[in-house]
Amino acid sequence: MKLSESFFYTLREDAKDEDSRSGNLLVKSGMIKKTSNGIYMYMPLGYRVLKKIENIVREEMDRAGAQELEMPHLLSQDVYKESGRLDNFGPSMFKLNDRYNRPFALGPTHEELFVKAAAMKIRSYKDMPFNLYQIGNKYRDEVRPRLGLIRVREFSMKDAYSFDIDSDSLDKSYQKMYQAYINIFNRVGLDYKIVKADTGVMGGSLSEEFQAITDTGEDILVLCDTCDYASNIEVSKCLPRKFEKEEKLSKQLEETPNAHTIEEVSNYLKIPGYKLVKTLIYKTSDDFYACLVAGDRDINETKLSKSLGSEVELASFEEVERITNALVGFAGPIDLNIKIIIDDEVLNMTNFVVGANKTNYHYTNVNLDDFKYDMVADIKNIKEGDICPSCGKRIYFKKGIEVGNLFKLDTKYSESLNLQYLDSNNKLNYVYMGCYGIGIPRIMASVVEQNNDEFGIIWPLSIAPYKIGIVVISSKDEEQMKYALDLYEKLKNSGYDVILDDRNERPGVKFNDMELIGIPIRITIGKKISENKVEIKYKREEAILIEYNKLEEELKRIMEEK
RNA sequence: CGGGAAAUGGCUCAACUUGGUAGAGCACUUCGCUUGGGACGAAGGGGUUGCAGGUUCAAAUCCUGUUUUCCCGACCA
Repeated sequence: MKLSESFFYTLREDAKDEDSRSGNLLVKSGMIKKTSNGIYMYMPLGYRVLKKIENIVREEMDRAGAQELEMPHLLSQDVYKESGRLDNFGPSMFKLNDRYNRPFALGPTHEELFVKAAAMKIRSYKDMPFNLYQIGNKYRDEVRPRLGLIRVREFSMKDAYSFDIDSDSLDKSYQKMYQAYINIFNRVGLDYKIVKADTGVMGGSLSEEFQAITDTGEDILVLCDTCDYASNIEVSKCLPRKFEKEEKLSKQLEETPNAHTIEEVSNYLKIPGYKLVKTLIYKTSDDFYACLVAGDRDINETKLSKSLGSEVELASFEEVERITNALVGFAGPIDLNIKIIIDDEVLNMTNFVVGANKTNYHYTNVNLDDFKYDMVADIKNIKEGDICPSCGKRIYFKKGIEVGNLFKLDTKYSESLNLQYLDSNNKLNYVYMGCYGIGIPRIMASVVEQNNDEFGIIWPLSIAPYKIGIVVISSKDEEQMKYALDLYEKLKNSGYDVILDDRNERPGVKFNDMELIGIPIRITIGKKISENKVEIKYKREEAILIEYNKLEEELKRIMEEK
C-alpha cells in the first residue's frame, strides 16, 4: 500500500475518551474509532490486525480438527427460553422485536444453536466426537464497557463447541483445544497464564482461562511459583489461618461509638483486624444470610454463591437495618434471626469481636459457642502473601485480561435441550459438551498493552497490519523514489505485507507514524542510496546500514529469527 | 442502575464566575521555501457552542429538562 494513495491517518493528540493505554494507542494510530460506548469501528489498519488474529485462530482450530461454520446473530428469544437461560442473561442481552412483535435478541453466545446444529448429525455413538466453531460477532449489553477493546458490547469471538459420548472422550477433545490455545497465544505473541476459573453462567464442571498478564487487566490471578498453582481469585481456595490458642473468655457488651467500619472498630478497641469478625448480610432470591469472615478478609461472592447454590447480592442498607435493628456497621451473629454462614477460618478464632446488632455496640471476647450457625464454608478471598492452597508456600497476585476460556459443560445443555445418542448397548445417553471461547479484540488490546513504548505500538510480526514499512526521506528526490518504488514492488511480489510512505512529508512525520502504528520492520531510503545503501531497523532496535541488494537476504533472516 | 465530572470548527482546549452575538494551537486549502526525527512564511476555508424549553432588549454564558461521553462500585471473551 502506498500511503500517498490511501486512507491513512493518525492523530497527534491523545484520545480524550479512552481510559487505557491500548485504547488510546489504537485510536491515535487510526486503527479503531469509538462510535458509542463500547462499540468501535475498525479502520483499515485495525481491521487488518483483527483479521490476522482471526486467521491465526482459524488455522489452529482447523489444525486441531475443528470445523468452521456460521451462525446467525439475530435469534428468536425462544432459543434461550428452551435452555432456561433467558433469565440468566437478563439485561445483558440485547433484545428487540420483529414487526409482528415477536421477541428477538442479538446473540450473546451460541451454545443453544450449536446444540441444534449438532442434533442434525448425532444419532449414535458413531457420530462423535466432533468440534464446530465460528468466528463472529457477539452482542452483550455490558454494565460498564471500558478499557478500549477490552470490555465492549459488540465484539468478534471465536466460539467452539465439542461433542463427545462421555466424560473421557470430552477430556480428549478439551485437551486438543487446550493445545490449540497454547499455539494461538504463542503465535500472537502474548505473555499469558492459564488459570482455573469460575464456570459462571456457562455452567459445567471445569473451566480454565487464558489470561494475558497486564496491569490493565480486570481479573486478579493467584499464582505460585513453587508449584505452578494458578487460579482466578474468584475460585481460588483460601486455607484458613491458624491462630495462637487462647483461654476462652466470656463475651462482653462494649460501647463503640460511631465505629462502623472494621478499621474504626479496630482503632477504637486497639486490636488488629484478625481479632474481629465481619458480618455481612447477603440476599438470594428468597432469603437473607449473615456471612462471617475475619475482619481483615473480604467475602468472595463467587464462592459464597456456589456454597448457597444461588446468586447472591449484598443486602441494602434498609434491609440490614431492619434485620439487625441497628445501623449498618453493627451487625453480628448473636441473636440474629436469619441463617448464618461462617467462613472456615472463623472456626480457628477465639475471643473475637462482633457487632452487637445494637447501634454503637460490639461484643468482645466472643466464641463460637455464643451463637448458632448453619453452615461452614470457604467464602473468603485469598490475599497476597497467603499460603498456596496447593503447596503451602506463599502466593502472589498478578492482573490479567481474560483472552480465552475453556469449559467442560458436561451434559448441562444436552439435558436442557435434549441432545441424546444411542450407545452400543442400544441405550440413550446425553452428549458431553465442551465450549471454548476466544475474544479477538481482546487479544488485539492485550498485545498492545504488552507491547508499546513512548512512541507507540510495537506489533509482533505475526499480527502487525504490515510487516514492513518503507520510508522515503525525500519523496521529491527522483533517485530515492525510483529505488523505493522498485523495492516496494519487489517485496509485494515476494508476498510481504509492505507499505510505502511516499507522502510529501518531512522525515520526522514519517518516522513518528511508523512508530505509532507499530510497523516492526522499517526500511529507510535516503541520501545513502547513491552509495547503494539503505537503512533497516527492527522494532526499536538500533538501525543498521546495509547494501540495497542484500536487503531481501536480511529480511529473510529477520523473519526466520523473530 | 447508583455516586462524581464534562459536552464549544476534524482534534486538544479557551471564553462561562461578572450575559453583549465565539477564539487559540494542531489539522485542512493555495503559494513560496524546506526534506534523516512531528519545519517556516504569507494568504485562506470551516463552528446556528450536544438537544429541547425557559428568563432577558440580548444566552456558549443564567435556570429547567433531556441525551451522550468519561471516572468510581455489581458481568464476561
